[in-house]
Amino acid sequence: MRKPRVKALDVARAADVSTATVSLVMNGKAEKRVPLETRQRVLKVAADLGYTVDLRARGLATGTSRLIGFLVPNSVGNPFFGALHMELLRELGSSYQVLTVATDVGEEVARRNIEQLLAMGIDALVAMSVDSAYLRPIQSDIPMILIDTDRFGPGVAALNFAVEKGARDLAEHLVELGHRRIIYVEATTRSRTFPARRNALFTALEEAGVAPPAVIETDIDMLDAERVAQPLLRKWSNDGVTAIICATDLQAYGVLTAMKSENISVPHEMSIAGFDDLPFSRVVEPQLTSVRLPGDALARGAVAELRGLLDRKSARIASIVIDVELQRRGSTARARSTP
Amino acid sequence: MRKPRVKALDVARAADVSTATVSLVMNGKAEKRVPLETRQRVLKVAADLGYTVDLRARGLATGTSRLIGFLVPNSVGNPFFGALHMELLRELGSSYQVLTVATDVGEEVARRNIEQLLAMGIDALVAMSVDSAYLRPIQSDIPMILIDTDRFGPGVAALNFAVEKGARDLAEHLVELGHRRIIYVEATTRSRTFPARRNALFTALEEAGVAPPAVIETDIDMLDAERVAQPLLRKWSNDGVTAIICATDLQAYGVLTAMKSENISVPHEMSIAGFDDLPFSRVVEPQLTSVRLPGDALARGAVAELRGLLDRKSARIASIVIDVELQRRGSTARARSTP
DNA sequence: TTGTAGGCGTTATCAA
DNA sequence: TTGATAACGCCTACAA
Repeated sequence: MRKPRVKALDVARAADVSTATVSLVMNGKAEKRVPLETRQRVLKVAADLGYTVDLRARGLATGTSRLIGFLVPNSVGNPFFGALHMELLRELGSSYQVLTVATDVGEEVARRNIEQLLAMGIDALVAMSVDSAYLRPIQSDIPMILIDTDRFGPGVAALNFAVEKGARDLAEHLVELGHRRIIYVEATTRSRTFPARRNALFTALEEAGVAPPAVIETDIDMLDAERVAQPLLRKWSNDGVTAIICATDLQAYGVLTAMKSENISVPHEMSIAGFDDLPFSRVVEPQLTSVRLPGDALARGAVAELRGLLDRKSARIASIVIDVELQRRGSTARARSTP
Repeated sequence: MRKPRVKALDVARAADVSTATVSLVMNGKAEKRVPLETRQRVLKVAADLGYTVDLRARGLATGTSRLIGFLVPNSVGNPFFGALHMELLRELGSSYQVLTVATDVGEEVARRNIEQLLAMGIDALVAMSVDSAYLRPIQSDIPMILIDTDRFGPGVAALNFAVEKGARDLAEHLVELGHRRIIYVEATTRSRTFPARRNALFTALEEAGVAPPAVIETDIDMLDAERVAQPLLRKWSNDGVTAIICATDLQAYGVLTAMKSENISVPHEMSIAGFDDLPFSRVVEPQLTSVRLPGDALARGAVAELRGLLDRKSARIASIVIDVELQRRGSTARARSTP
């Protein structure tokens, strides 16, 4: 029972011109071709009738869609997703629309979702934390912006935080403070950044002669981290563990909460540190030492890259690494002496 | 230089059938019409050629788009946006896609953005914290789900938190604790919920014989709230203010941080409370008294409503209010005696 | 059981 | 300067 949209033909009839003229006028391509008087008449009639161009039909006819596909993993807790999404929406504004698809990781689903995006005729694809294995086989040469994903091929831009550097800095920081027994709280989420964080950290520790940390895994979620860590903390402390490193700040907040309820004093009995440096890291007590990943820089970079690929359609070689910086705060201090 | 997509005609030729058959098979409508052997041949050829249906063309032909428009204000800091977005994406899965548009508030932009959405042929519209003045004139009878927006007309569902009740509970809580001089930290964001929170709160206070709080305004952002509140806190305390109520928890965290740097002890010198009850409210010290707004319930409700309107196209009368609950915690206590 | 052909709303190419 | 008309790729009566 849907009201029939008013279409170009309706306007054409009412204005006593052809649809071709309507099209010209509506697209501002009538400057030197249609006399002012006619143009104004068409515009007036269009406004009166409430005519707007059907974007699907236009897309079909022009082969372009003014649509950007935005592919994100179906996992909560990525603190940069929001910032990037907003930046995309804000920056592209009314020139492009953003079609977001959250995909489950997994051969089947990921492939289907990507195909749907392509079938909508997207002009470019922005993908975040999606395994490049799913992206690589794409049979389309639209521009792609990859975030937290390995770059491949031309026409593809990749942006990543320099988490390896951050991890090394963090390792050195803790080693300097005398920490030798460390626990690593890994994230269950599968995305490029977490192995990168961990490997760089472990390598740096190893080079400093520190044994690789024991690893536990939790969701990127305060409550889950709290739940998982709580029953282990006392034992760790007794075993001489003096520091906990979390893959994300969110997990660190959870562990911190657990430490309080276990009466483990931070940083005296144990130090704790994280990655991301969310705003809350300056609010929790003690303030959290964390590797700052500047999300706004990432978002701006991604959008700039997208714009570049969209405008000049040339393939650019772009693999952008965004610098990070360790924020040393009260949650890390000299290790207590242990047996 | 875009590769030409393979289309139904290509498949038809390669499989030695007509495009009609291809269409039937690809849409699973060939069960009883096309013999198994032919069906399998078509599917195989389609797979080999990498054929996928062009969604724009299908949309044009069928008058449907399998696209849900998602309209949100261009302001950061809405803690429920993410949850709702994810719930939409997850729940609708591959049956619908979500087209998100962040709109600036303001006649012009809002109208254009909405028109773009409609011009894409969306099958339904989900709008969050958008002024109903922009929605009301929409010349389309697609289903609409309104969140934090006034309901109007049939075919429209509205979901709101019972913030008024929460505000009353909070007011009573503070009055019982003896607070008489209160500051209200309002949010700059224009959306239905904030006047609702404030009005209900002020009304309840007034009924209890408490003078209306003085009001300051900040962005929904920790740092901004901290920055704005900091220089005022000492004076407030001297003036006998014993409690601060914030429109959102995020602002409360900022104010709390400022209180610490001003050496104002919470809750002894001043109490503080917020709305939302984000997870962090149990992490900050002292834990924050807050009106819990269950975002997941909102999201699930919205999606359920959407499903309902999408399936049976009948207009439903739906104005759903989601219950809220005051969480009393350590940040509020009996008011100190003041001159 | 399968194919033909008209239509969805635009744009773009030619003629006029 | 304007108007027919053929794409664009698909779906779906209606025929065969």
